[in-house]
Amino acid sequence: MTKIEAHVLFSKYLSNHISLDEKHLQAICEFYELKQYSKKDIFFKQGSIACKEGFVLSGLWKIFHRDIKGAEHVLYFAFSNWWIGDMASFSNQTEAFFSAEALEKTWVLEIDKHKKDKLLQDFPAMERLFRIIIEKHLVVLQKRFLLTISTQASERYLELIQRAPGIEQLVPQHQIASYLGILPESLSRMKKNMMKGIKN
Amino acid sequence: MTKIEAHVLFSKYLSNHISLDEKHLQAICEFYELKQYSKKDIFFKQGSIACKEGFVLSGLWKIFHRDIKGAEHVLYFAFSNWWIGDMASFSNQTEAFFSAEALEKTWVLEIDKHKKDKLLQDFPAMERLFRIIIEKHLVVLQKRFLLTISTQASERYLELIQRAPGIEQLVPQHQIASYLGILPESLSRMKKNMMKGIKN
DNA sequence: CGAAAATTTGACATGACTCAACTGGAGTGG
DNA sequence: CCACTCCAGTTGAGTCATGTCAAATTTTCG
Repeated sequence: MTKIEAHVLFSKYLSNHISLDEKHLQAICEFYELKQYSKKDIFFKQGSIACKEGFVLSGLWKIFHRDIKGAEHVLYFAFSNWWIGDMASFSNQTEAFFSAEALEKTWVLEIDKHKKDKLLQDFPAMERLFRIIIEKHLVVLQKRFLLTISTQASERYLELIQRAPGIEQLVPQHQIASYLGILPESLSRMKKNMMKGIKN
Repeated sequence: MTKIEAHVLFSKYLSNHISLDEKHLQAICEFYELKQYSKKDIFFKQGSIACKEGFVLSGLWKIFHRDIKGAEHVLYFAFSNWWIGDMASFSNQTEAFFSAEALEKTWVLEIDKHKKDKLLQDFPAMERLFRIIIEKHLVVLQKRFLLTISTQASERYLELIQRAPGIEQLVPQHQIASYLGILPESLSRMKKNMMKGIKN
């Protein structure tokens, strides 16, 4: 992917949220650095300080937390047009609660803390953009949380494969289980039971 | 509560997040209207459009969603210095997914959509403030979500009463159960079991 | 006081976890 | 090309947490 292509994608995304003229778009893009990552690369790591945040152009990331017992819990999968970051860590330069790991080859536009501060300073309109983006993230998580406490895993599974078709081909099943908040064994059994229901 | 007292509390809160001079603080406060609500009053209602959002000065609210079966699911309790709002509904003037109901007499500084737009226009610095506030909300919810999918109800219960001591006196137990994502019967039994553990 | 709501309890069903064993495929090195 | 390992996925048996439904009890509040 070329820098030009990346900027086109990013500009398109930005324009969906706030109106900016071509010149501003270009200037904003310049704050971001285009980078490619390979499968298993880490973008930020739980326990360290997240010094950058990124916008996914292509590929796929998982954002997860590892608990005391060593179990992984997937907060979300970041497809293209989503952000990868640990906000608390990035904003306050504190220890990250989450890690981000690439699940396949992926292109990212990234920015470090220092440049982001500069970006917000130079383009106050970006404050508005990020407010809107974070609002969107929060709304999505609120609904996901509600779904999680109000339904059982099978419903959440159906919701997921409907909302993100093809995810089963991209993400190993044990990570989907983690996203759903259950164990791999449980997901395996659940799928078998659902099959039984369909056949009859 | 007088308008002056309310503005002092709100100004204190604002100053914790961004630096503003006395004059600006005063101007911002003027956008908000001080109102008192009684127990069971509704601030916004699921299915309607949330035309306002509020900052809680005193008292307590619950923000909840009622599912298709009629069961209530508490998203969060809003104590003083928290916000009550359905962001998706307020920002995009769409149907609210949540309702907000007062659990006791409460004072609120509230603002309607039109005034909020004006506020952000007149004081672009507020964009930054709201970005920071929403970030905080999101971080809190991310951790709560993680806790919910990674632990059982008894751990979440202990976490809650430790983080919000006295909540048991303020909120009926079945609503605490709803917040924890379990049924009232389960919480009742759980507490009994925990007592057994402590006695021996 | 009396009605309504909240809480507790009982008996039972079920979803999800635990631990262990097994299967099957994807590499890897001889 | 085979033997080997590693990892994901499946399966089984048993347990535990939580849900379900119904009834009894306590508390709240008009």
